[in-house]
Amino acid sequence: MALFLSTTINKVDRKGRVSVPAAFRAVLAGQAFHGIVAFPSFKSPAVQCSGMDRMEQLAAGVDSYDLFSDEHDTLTATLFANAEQLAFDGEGRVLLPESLISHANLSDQAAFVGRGPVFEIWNPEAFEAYQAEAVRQAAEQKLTLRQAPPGGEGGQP
Amino acid sequence: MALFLSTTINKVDRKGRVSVPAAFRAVLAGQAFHGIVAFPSFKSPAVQCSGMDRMEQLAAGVDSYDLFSDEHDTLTATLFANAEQLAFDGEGRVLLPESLISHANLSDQAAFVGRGPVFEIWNPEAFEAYQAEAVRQAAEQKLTLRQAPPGGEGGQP
DNA sequence: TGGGATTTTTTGGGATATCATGGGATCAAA
DNA sequence: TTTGATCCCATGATATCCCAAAAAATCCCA
Repeated sequence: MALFLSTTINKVDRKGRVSVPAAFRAVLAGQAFHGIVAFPSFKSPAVQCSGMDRMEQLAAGVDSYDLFSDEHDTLTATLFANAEQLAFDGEGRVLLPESLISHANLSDQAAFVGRGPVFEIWNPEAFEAYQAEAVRQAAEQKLTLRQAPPGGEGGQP
Repeated sequence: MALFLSTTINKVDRKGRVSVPAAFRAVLAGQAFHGIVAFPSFKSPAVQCSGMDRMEQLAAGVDSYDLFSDEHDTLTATLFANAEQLAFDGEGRVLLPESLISHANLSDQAAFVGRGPVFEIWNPEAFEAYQAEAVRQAAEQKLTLRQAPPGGEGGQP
């Protein structure tokens, strides 16, 4: 298992803690750091998360981030500066810092959204709106979808 | 064997479990993840399914997009966010989550429909109607093809 | 070729484990 | 001391495991 999939909504308790879905924790299992790395998304009111390993990849510039080679430094600078390392408690919860809560507009519920190699934490209503628009676009861009998968015989609806 | 073929109808028990047809399970045998990946079809009231390997292929394709592109967002938001990883129990059953049940309008029976590299789960009646219409359209097209063709013997599948 | 016997599937449900959540107690820093 | 974070345990809810019967497909040998 290597991908973050599906969306689950969990409660933020009065201490500010949220359970990271067990399925997501399973993806992270086996990593040295028992927790997640979280930083404000550049494009959305959401918190972007992954394991420590991915952060290290970004640091090395392996990802498509290096397509932006001239901006690479700026990107990683803001990225690392705003990233938070959130450890799991005994029950697999993390404590969200104020900065991330306000960036994602979180109150008493948090949507954990799988996005493949990473996942995001959203305000549930905000994500619902965002996703509705994404689905609409996907339906429109059917052509692009068919081109995307390598080896995919177009079975993509 | 590598393709999902034929259609079988299985029962959804009161716990929400369904047996994945043994023939389909055989296609998936040998994969690292013992189960299926399922997500709502964009175009039909059906659940589209495949093995984890296929999802990873899609992920690889998506990764080739620039991380900040809108295509990337749309794809991950629709594909990964709605995908569910469903593990087999000891008897080869999966537990269908509420979101998929409602998308496909499933109640106490589920039709497993082979579609080559993927398969779909339908409400049996809905699928029957859909298929009747597909057959009708195919027949109609064949007719047009025979009438229209400059040179082609209508080898259009 | 037939039809009973055997093996694989599918289905059902009780027992068990896991997960999300809440809150008290403990600890550390200010 | 006061505040906030961490640890620890308790509790429903839910999913998973495990065993057993029903149903279906397959085999087999006369």
